Amino acid sequence: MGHSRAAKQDTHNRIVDVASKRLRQEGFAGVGVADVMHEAGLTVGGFYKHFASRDDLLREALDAACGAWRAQKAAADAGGPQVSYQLLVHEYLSPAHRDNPGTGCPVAAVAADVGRADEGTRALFSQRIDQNIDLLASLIPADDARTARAQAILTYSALVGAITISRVAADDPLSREILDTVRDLLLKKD
Amino acid sequence: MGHSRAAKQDTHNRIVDVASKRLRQEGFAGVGVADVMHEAGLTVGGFYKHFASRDDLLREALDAACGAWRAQKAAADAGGPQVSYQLLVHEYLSPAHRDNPGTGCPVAAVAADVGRADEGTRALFSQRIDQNIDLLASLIPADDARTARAQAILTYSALVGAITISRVAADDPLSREILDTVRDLLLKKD
DNA sequence: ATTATCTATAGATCTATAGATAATGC
DNA sequence: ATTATCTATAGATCTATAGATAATGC
Repeated sequence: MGHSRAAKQDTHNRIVDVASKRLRQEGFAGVGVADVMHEAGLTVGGFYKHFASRDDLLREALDAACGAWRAQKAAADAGGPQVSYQLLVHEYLSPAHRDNPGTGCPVAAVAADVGRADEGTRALFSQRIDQNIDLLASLIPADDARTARAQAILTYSALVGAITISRVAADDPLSREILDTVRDLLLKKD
Repeated sequence: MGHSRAAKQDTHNRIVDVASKRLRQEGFAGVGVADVMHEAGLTVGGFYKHFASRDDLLREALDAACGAWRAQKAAADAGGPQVSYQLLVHEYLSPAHRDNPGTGCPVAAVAADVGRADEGTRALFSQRIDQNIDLLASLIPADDARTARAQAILTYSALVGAITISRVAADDPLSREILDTVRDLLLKKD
């Protein structure tokens, strides 16, 4: 009960963060208004003072998930430790990333769901994917920009496909084989 | 009204086929018991004489989707026109496949959903994926079996990732760029 | 006075079940 | 007599809204 001044923004961010995590853990269908509010320490009623609809929350949560991934790289790329192609591929295809989708790449987690979403959501997500490909291309040494971009597109596709499949295989040794094999081929060949 | 002898099996297959298509078009969450029965020309009530539960239908529909894809290749591989690595990659990364998920590869359509399913469903789907990798490996010319399998894993990951992302991008030119680029790199290099 | 959040609930949707209906097969 | 399918509905779940409550800010 009770409320506060502009601490509403904190509450708003907390709701979006919870939804962003659940979105990647459970998919679009796993994001229930009541569940998200409860996990954020709130009750259902207040939800619609923050969002016009459940779809509105999904859009914000999806964008937040994309932003978090890019910010993580932008920060490391700016002041923090240098991001390298090797490090990025290594971390993306790690068991840690496979086992923690809630804080991982949203493309791997919900791309299929987004493919079925409205055009606005798809357009937003397409931009994020394009930006990620650009980022990858900038890390790849190549004769010209066109070759780097082509290689980035192949790498990005392989990363997303490999971790998606490795999550299905879960406890099966196949899961680790996929991660290790794709990592080795992406790092040792080109 | 009405019924029949072992025409029940026809009805059963029809329900599974509809579910198998909707599964790939709309994801797990898009498969409603009433919707599927209606699309099969039936009503809700009869459903539970065919399946113990909605989950039971999902398992059968998923397996049917996997079987259809393999049968398509086994048939072509046996009597029909020879399946080649080139043809397979070309068709998998075609706009036709991108735009018709309902009759396409179930891995690209619902792998993320399966990753969140119960262990039995995941184990079944893992086997299908392993079989598909074996099939791909058998089509790849390589010095030894180990190299062929590794290359098959990379190719399979890239195929699944590329078509998943291309479905998000939809009308954007990026969609076609991804399909064409990954196809060219998979076919011209290795 | 305003407003952020809460309690309570309406309305829609979905899975699953109960009982009726009508065609098959002994 | 059996059974495949249908109509009808119970019970659960989920989005969204209405009205109450209590803390902020003029």
